[in-house]
Amino acid sequence: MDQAPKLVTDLLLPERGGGYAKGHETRELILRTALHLLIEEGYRAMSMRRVATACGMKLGNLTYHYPTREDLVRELLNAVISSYEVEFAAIVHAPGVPPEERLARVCGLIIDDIGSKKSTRLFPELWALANHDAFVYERVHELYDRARAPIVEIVAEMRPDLSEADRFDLSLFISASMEGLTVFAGYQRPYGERLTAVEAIAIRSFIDIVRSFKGSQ
Amino acid sequence: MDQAPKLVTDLLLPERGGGYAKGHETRELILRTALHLLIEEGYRAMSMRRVATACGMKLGNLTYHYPTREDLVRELLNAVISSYEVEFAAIVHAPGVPPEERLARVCGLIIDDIGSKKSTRLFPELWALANHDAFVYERVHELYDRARAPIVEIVAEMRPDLSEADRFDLSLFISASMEGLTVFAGYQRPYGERLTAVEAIAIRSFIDIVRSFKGSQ
DNA sequence: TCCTATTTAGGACAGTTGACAATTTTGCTT
DNA sequence: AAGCAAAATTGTCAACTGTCCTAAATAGGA
Repeated sequence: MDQAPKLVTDLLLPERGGGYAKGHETRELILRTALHLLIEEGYRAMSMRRVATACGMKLGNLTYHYPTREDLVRELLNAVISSYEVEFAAIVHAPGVPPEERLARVCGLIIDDIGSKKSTRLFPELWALANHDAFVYERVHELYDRARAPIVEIVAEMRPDLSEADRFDLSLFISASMEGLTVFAGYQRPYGERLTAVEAIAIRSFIDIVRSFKGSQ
Repeated sequence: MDQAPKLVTDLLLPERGGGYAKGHETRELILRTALHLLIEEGYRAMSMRRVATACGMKLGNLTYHYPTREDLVRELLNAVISSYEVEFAAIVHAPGVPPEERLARVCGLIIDDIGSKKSTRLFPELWALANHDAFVYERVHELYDRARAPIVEIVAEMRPDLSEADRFDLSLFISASMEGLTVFAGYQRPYGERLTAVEAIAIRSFIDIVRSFKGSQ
């Protein structure tokens, strides 16, 4: 009752040949519970024991499926990020729609997602983790590269006259601008109720700068 | 050798009447060491024992100055944030300079700071902490409110015709845009070398949107 | 000088953590 | 129904955490 409609499937976990169906269900429960704990109480609370207890299972069983905490974190990250990637892959195509409109739609989707509890809570945790964990760093920025790809494409369509570097910098600015809203206007952030208004400003601003930007040469 | 010129004094700790100068020095050493640990190895590494060891002192001495870990965290946050606030307070005034130029200068300073190792590493940690710690949340957003104040002022000067809400939303977009760069173009982030180029795009974009924005009515 | 702040040197406490091993129970297939 | 692999249980391990404590030594400032 406190959440906008889900934009992204929460988890997408890999098939693992050979096991029972029960095992797959258990692993899904584990990752879902771990994610819930991460979002609700932060990374520290996502200990092996708390995850196991919250799952209603014994610690030994958790370490049976995920022998180390690092395994759990890696699999969780893979599952979370895969679900985002599936989402972004679906956005790209909308034939016949002018690029400005497509840019507005893509940005609208991303900003709406930023306003969700899951994204508002999850990504700052990931940014902090990425500071000191190479695997998280790599995986997170891989995700952002994919999320930025549609923007790069649209910018290229709008400004074929620009160099690739200029187009990339524009896209980088656009995606960074949106992510920055997480901290201020995300779910239950101090100016969360301004998100819609700021979204309009952002999209207008993005279209303007792409249209009017004079190349760096 | 890997750091841009320091933009902000690292720490600003409160005077404590009655004590010796030695005690003050020790507390400064403690907070400085704790901050270093936080930046270099993250929040988990900032344990009482590790801070004490890194300071070359005994645990008992650390708990003498900061009885609980919460005390240490609070004082550290206060000291770090105070130093930023002092910095921002100095930026505001530049009489005779047109508002566009002042906006460009303020944003330039903020974005330069975002490119520093300290800010790139520290703020994502704080954002994550703020997710589940009311004190950190309050203190961090208090800082951002102060950092945004000069922007709000300049926007008001440029667009006195707009409503206060519109001006605030514009300022919010501007500050959020800049903070978002932390993740992508901060120190040792994947596109850190693009920060200067993106800074130019950002500033141009900010001036454009403030100039051209049509009120929400 | 004398009082107080600071520091060292220990230790102890209860609690948590990740990891592992031995064991039992369960579920699927033949 | 049997048998084997998967799944789950139980118990233990060393290491770490924050907090608290005492006793003694040292140093600063009035």
